[in-house]
Amino acid sequence: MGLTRVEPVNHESTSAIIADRLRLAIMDGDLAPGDQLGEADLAGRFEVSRGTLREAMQRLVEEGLLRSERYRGLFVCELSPDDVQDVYVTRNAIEQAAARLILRRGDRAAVADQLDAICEQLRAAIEVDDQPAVGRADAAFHEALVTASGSSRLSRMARTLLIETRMCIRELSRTYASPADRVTEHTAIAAALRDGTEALVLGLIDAHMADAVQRLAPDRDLHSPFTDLVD
Amino acid sequence: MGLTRVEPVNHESTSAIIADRLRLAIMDGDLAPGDQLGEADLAGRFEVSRGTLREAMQRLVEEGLLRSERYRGLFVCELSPDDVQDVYVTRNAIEQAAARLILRRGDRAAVADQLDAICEQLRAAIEVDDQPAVGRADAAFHEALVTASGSSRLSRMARTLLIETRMCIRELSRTYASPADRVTEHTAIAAALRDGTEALVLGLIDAHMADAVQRLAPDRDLHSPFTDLVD
DNA sequence: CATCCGCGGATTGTTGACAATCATACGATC
DNA sequence: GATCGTATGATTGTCAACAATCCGCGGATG
Repeated sequence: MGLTRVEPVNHESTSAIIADRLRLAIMDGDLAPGDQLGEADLAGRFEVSRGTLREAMQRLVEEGLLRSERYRGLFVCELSPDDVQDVYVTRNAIEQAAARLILRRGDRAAVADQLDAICEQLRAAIEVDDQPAVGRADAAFHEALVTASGSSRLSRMARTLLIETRMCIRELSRTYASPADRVTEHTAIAAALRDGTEALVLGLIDAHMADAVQRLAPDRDLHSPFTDLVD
Repeated sequence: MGLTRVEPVNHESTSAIIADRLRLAIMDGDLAPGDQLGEADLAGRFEVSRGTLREAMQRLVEEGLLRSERYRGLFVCELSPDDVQDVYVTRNAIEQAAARLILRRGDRAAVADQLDAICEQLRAAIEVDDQPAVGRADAAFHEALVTASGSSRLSRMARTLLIETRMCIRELSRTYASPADRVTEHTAIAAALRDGTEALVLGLIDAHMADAVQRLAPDRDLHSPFTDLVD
């Protein structure tokens, strides 16, 4: 039989699809931190039953994007300054690990090419001041980096963390003081992945994350204790 | 009002409880890789409705412990050699990050004391050759390490990874050639956390993970490419 | 006026029934 | 004898109704 590609057709479950939509809504800010997710309303919008919707929502609870209060409802998690710090500490761990994998077992040039292309999209979006596109390009860069590592577990974790990142940025509506820095920080990482030392790559990623914490939670930094500020 | 502790009583959702039970069952091998989770049967055992059980199962799907085939059922994920490698690569990233946090912002002595206590339990379990207790102590060590970092995100990720670790070990039923090594590897990490350099701590964790991959998937190592072995 | 009590509406949690699909066994056909 | 088509039972996916709980409001009470 001359079938070019014979793979099992894996029809995604409905709850998985709804979960994806919900993630998107949270990432885009259509569902803001603190918002309640009314079951009847949402089920109506998605045209599924409440049962199916609840299955999808439980996935996001597990992921840490939603919080559940019994008999009261499900809410989009709010991110404290501690959470902001934690998100970036964790991203630092995940993306450094991904970078190490690429350096040791990946096609560095191919990855760098791909990341450079995304940097170009990022530059273009900044040039016309299209903030949503800027955010998407930024997220795409980091997602591509982790995906290129080939680790499904790192990728899955990174997906959640990137959503939380967008939530932080949106809630605090703080962005780079000089947008040009945003491009150079990313191109530097891409360049180092192409032909830099491991120490350089890891240092640039660390600095990138530290920068973000500095912008989003100025009273702490990436490596400071969680909370010993007096209230 | 003289209430000593007034905290919101947060009744855990039923699906969260069932999800925990399922995780335990997978970790203990009561649900083995490849096993199908019949809904009617399980719902009966837990004395909940199928709907509630399905919500719990969707959580584990999100976590990557279960795999779903539409109209066919949910199955415990099987771990390929690539997965074994990926689990340990990811654990390496998570636990190294946790260790760095402890070194930079934690009470090193307190953490080391706690880990030493677990090492003692580990030693005792090995002495009487109680394999389940050995496994529990091993998992407890790494869970305590990550918990001590204070990062809720690292902790959540580690929980899943430790379950997958037990699955690997059980499925391959391979353990340490010399059980004594198992204790010394852990005590060495605890000691380094007490008063060693960061490089030493990270190196020991890396070696610990590399050792595990060596035992469980001898044809690869922690830093080798995923798969360029011919079939 | 502040507090407590209880009622009604609204929302969530749970359940059992129904529809869609799959797996298996059996017989027909070449 | 192997393959195809079909009927049958079992399992999953979906839904709508019922029970349990929460929230807000009005009224009673001190």
